[in-house]
Amino acid sequence: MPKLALLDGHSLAYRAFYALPSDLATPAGQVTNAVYGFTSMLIKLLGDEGPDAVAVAWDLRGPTFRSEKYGDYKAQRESPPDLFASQLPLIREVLDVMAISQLSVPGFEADDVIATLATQAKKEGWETVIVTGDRDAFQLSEPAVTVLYTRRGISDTVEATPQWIEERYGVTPEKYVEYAALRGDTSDNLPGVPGVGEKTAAKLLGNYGSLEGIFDHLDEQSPKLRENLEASQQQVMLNRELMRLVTNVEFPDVAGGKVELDAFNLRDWQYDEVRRVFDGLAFRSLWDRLMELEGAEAAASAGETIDVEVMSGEGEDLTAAFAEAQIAIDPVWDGGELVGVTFATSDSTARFLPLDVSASALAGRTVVGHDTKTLLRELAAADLDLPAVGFDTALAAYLINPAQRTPTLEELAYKELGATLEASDDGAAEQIPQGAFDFEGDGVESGPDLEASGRRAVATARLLEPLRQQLEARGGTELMDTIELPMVPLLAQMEANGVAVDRGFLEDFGTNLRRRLAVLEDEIHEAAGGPFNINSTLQLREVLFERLDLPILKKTPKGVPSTDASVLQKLRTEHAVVDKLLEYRELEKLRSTYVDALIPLIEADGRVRGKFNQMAAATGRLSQEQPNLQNIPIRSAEGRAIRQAFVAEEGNTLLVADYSQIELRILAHLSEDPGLVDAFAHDMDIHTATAARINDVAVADVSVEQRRRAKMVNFGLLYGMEAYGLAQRLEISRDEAQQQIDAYFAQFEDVRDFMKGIVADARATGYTTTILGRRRYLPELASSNFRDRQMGERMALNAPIQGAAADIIKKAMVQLDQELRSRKLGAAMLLQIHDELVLEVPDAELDEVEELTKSIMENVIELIVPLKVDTARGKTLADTKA
DNA sequence: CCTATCACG
DNA sequence: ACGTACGTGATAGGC
Repeated sequence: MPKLALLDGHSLAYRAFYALPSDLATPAGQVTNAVYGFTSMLIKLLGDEGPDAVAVAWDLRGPTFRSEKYGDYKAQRESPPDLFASQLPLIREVLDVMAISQLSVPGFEADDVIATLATQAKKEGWETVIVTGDRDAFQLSEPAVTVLYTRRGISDTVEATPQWIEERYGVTPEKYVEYAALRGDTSDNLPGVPGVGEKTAAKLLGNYGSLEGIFDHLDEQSPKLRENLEASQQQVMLNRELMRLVTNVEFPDVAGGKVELDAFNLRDWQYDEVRRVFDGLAFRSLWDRLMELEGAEAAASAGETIDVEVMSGEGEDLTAAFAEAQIAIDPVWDGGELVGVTFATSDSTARFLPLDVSASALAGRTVVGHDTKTLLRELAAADLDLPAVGFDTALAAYLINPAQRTPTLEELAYKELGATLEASDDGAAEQIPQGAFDFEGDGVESGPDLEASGRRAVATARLLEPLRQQLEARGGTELMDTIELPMVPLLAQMEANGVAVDRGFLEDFGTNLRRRLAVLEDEIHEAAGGPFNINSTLQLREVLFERLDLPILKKTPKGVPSTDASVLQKLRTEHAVVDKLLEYRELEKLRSTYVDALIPLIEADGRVRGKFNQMAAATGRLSQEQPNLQNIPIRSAEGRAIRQAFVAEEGNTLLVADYSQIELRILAHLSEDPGLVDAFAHDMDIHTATAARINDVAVADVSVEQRRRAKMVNFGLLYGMEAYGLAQRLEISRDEAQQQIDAYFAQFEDVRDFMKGIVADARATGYTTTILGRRRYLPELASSNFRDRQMGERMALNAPIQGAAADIIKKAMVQLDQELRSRKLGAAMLLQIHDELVLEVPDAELDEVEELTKSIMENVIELIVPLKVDTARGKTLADTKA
């Protein structure tokens, strides 16, 4: 269904004008707060809603049918301040260059134009979004017509769905006009019934259905109300007439008076035109947002280009050229294969070296690049010596703001340098002999775009200083130099290492799963009274809640009944099919994700090689993909069996070393709470110790249930839990959950104070910081939306703890890597699973490596509580549980 | 491409 | 009145 967005120009501009400070101005002194706010909202709308067509409706000066009928209509309104009026032409200019249609019809208001178009759109099968700060539009709300109402300012919008309107005002959208007629509207100078406010208006309409109904039953009202209603009857009827939006406005400029909605379709606009207007308004950040919306490709066609000359460095003595300590590089790929590296040797020249030559040029050197791990992984796979990484522009952008999607080099170049990586169309490019390098060895002039690579290398070199400065300003230099950069070659090596997989085991396991799944499937179909796709939540929902009539215990965010495991767990006693469903789900997950998806990823040498993402998690953690081996099942016995498939190669053993309760230990360190610190100092079971304290019993007397609850409280703490959440998870009442939390904080007062402090600090500074200086910015804390703000507070609680744990294990990995190398040990790190390392160790080295790993991990940082690491060995991952 | 679900720490 | 524990990635279904 195509989507149409309709904006009420004046209403939104006005909101923006009053919401934003009037010192927002161009260097020339033109105030731009309304233009800025309006444009910002427009860009947000384009991004959030992705409309196919957009139109902006404007009120016109002069009489409307409303002022003709009622001389006092909007009569009290003062003319808008000059500062506002002077910005309207600018808004129109912005819309013009963005090729967005603008409409106005003499005698009607923008609302009427919008109502007309929304009505037409509905008839023609469009979905419509109306954006306005005027509540009159609520009467248009229905399933296919969403009203985005800006409550305060410009960013705090609410989707005024029919349901929301009914909940908020107590009347349906159809009745909204009559409701408003009773209540009156001061901004339009339409008086309502004295003594009738929102509540009474809604109640009257609820009781009598319409204004006519109300005035037919005046005798049922109290004397006072009756008198007021009687006196206002004429006004109220007039109000209704004036407030009802016109849905059949004729457009005088259009033949037949009716517009084609397709005429509002978004069109390509001229980048340089838009850029000129945005620059004139000093809208740098809005331009960036617009570019982000349009994608990097679009960004590349604006701004300055980087001219570069690429030469072959082959046979040259490059010592002089490489005299700089760090060389900016860009890998050159051809059909997915690394064929060489381009080195930036000045601000406008680059040299290309084919792989065999560049490999030796890189060895022992320190390189600088954008996302250098990709290149290093390739070198590691070829068993070449890896260069050190002196700086990485992608990594820098991540540390500067870990919450953002990591920018591409194109985006960074544009943002930081105002430059694009597109070829310039004047001369320079032409001089470079494309395909001058003989890749095929047969003189065929074809191959990768070396000039493009040269531009990337040069752009990277130019980005160094600005990004270094930004990183330094945010206190991230040390974290970068001592942890993140040394991690790059290590992760590249780990990716190249991969993990050995027992394909035969997986295939047998899969066969077994399929057999059991087939049986379960038949049984489930039988119990359900017919076949259906069990993997379809839609179909399963129908079976469970309609055919079998089981109670609905929970709904998904979209409001439909949930069938997730927590629901099924509670429905087990209701119907025999539920147990089978639970088992089916478990086995099906194993089959699809951990057997069938994994087998094709096994490479010729029997290993799978996932990719670590160093720039994905906002907290500083690593993630892994294709495959993600950080979520191999372990909690259930059935799932844990999969771990037998991950094995050590002949003559080696897998070594697992995991931090015990690292996040709670970090909480103990940060809060300095004597209760927590003491428990860890004595190496107690932390959940039992917590339970003993909050229940005021001896450690030996803690019951299983008490420990279970204390464990949930301990974990919940790290996440900013509330009573509701704890109650859900423990399946106890909210009150009981609240008691647990109260009892905890009564015992661990410093934890409570720490948590309060961390949120207050984050609110004051806008970010959180880990022990090792990793920052996470939390704009959510300043949101005008309550829900977002609460989310921000929970993130503020969790980020310094989860982030510190991430810092600590990364630091340990770097140290361990160095030590393994300097001792020339053959042990190889394979996986990092947040608080755990997996190594593949030659049997002869096992004792030494186990000792070394444990010692480095435990001593990598000094906290006020000890860090504890448990280790285990096994021939398969399934055997490595101590 | 989004949603629901579920695997992990 | 609202929503409700942090951080990830993968699969399947369905528009």
